[in-house]
Amino acid sequence: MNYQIELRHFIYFLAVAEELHYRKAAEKLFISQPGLSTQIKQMEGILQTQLFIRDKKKVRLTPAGDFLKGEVEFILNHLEQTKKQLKLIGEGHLGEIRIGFLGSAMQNVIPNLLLDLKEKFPFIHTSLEELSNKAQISAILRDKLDLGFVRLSRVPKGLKLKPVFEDTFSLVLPADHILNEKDFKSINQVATDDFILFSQDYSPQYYDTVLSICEDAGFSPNVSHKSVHAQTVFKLVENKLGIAIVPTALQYGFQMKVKFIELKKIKQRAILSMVWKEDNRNPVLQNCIDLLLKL
Amino acid sequence: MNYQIELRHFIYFLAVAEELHYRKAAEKLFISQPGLSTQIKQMEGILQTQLFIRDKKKVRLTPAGDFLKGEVEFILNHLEQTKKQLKLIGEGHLGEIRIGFLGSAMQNVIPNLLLDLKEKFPFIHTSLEELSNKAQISAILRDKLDLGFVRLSRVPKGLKLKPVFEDTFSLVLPADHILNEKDFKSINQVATDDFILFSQDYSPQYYDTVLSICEDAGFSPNVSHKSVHAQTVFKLVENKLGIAIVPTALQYGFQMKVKFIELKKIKQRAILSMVWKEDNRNPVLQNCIDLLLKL
DNA sequence: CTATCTGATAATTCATAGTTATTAAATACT
DNA sequence: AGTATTTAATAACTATGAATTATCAGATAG
Repeated sequence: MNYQIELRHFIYFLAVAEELHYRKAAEKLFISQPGLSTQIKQMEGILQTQLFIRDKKKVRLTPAGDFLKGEVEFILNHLEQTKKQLKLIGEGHLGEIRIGFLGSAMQNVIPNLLLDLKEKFPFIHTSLEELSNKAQISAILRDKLDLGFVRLSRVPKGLKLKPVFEDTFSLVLPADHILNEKDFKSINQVATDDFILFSQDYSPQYYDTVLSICEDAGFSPNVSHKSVHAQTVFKLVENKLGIAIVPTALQYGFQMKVKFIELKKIKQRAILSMVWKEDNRNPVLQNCIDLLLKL
Repeated sequence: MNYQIELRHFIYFLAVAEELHYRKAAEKLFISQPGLSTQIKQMEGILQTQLFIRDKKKVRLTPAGDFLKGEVEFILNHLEQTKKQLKLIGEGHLGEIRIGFLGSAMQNVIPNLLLDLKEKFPFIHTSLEELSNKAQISAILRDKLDLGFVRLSRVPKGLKLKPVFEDTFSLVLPADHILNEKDFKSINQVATDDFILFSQDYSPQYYDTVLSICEDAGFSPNVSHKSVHAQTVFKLVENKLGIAIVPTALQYGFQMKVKFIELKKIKQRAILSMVWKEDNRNPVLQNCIDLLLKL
């Protein structure tokens, strides 16, 4: 009759929304299929909104259902985070902060941040995860991540973006490439080489910047390969499958038969920024941001 | 045993946290005091954290409880907001509709539709794209577009077609063409001129109709150029590369040295229809269709 | 045309939220 | 001090409704 929505409904709903299959979803939840059916139907009744379209043999989300899926993911993630923090507070610790970062941030900003954090707030737990720009933004919006380190110039509404590290770019060449640092004058000298770049969708900002560097030099690069990890890019260069242009900081931390030539003269810079949700409720976050801005 | 937190717990918790008095909180919730006591206790068990300090006669929040109070308020508010939005989406008052149109629809139907839509459903977002007939049909079938505006007499199965605007045709002549509106009697007078038409595959319906107009007049037109954009057609006419026959509405909105002679007597009409997928589940779509049919 | 999927329905069971009745402890008032 | 009145917690019970089993009807595949 006059039921109320419960978290149980959300968990059931999410399972169906993910599987788009009642029996499979029910199995995953360790309940019976009829039970799941009635609960979802009840949920639709409470919300007075149809969430799924079932035309025998196919289950799909309605636009409303699709919207709710995003919200439910957010609510459940937020709740999970709240539970963890609650327990830490109960135990006298302070909390946890979940940080995402691009692989290229591991060389400088992240280690410093972690050391400082550990020193100032010894009871703060940190969880670290290497993710693409896009994945970080999505995780932050869904409250799966508190702080991200990305290379982007714009972020969706509701998120804050603050540059924290500016780096020059460097040319990456096979160790035995004819061009040497002392002979180097301009990247025009490698205009005809094949280029290996980070995937456009891993970091569109980086991609555009590298193209603009080449454009400024008066040529359009021949992109032979795209990759996601610096490791892979360097390996490809080492094997003479092409050359690359990457943030200079990446030269540290890899053991490869490649040489770096820093492009000091060009105006473009690799900018690493931190992102977070403006209305994030994690009390640890503000401390973390303040700390970083002082670095 | 192995209970799960439910929203009920949060609502009960909040009542106690506000009243700091079990009996009063229970009254407010219309449940009995022992029931409330056990639920709160159960909650503390699930969260493995003490939330209240009860030293007989006084109830206080622990620091953890204080933190949780803020979070619960946030979650319940967010949930309330989500429920409201969900209902709006379900009713089609909130959401997005993706509209495709032929350039020639931009003069009349589209602006009116958009204005009306904005007025009636201010929270609906629209995405607009100028596309050929063919491209619109293909996009609608793939669910990349919700609504299209085309000049076609038939559409593939599963799509619905509804005429929304009927227009006469007009002859388009260079400004200094010998033929004037007052001397005009029949298009036979321009039977020997070269014709510029919209490409057959941009709008086969239009193409056939123009041919039939000429046929009815007893001649077969000399087609010198074909183009996709009205802009281009008019430019070609302006430069005396030929004359054209286009829907009359196109005479507005272009700054060209051409003159229009409306073909009032001929029976053919330029019919603009809207197309959509019969089983499209976007709730905004139906509202949009209803609105247009009333126009 | 049968076999095998799908989700929905109906009847039933069973867990548990919430009930009433009561208790123990703390304060307030003669 | 002794009684009255308050508090939340405990115990025994009830009744709501979540979840189960059994079954059905429609869709698809072989």
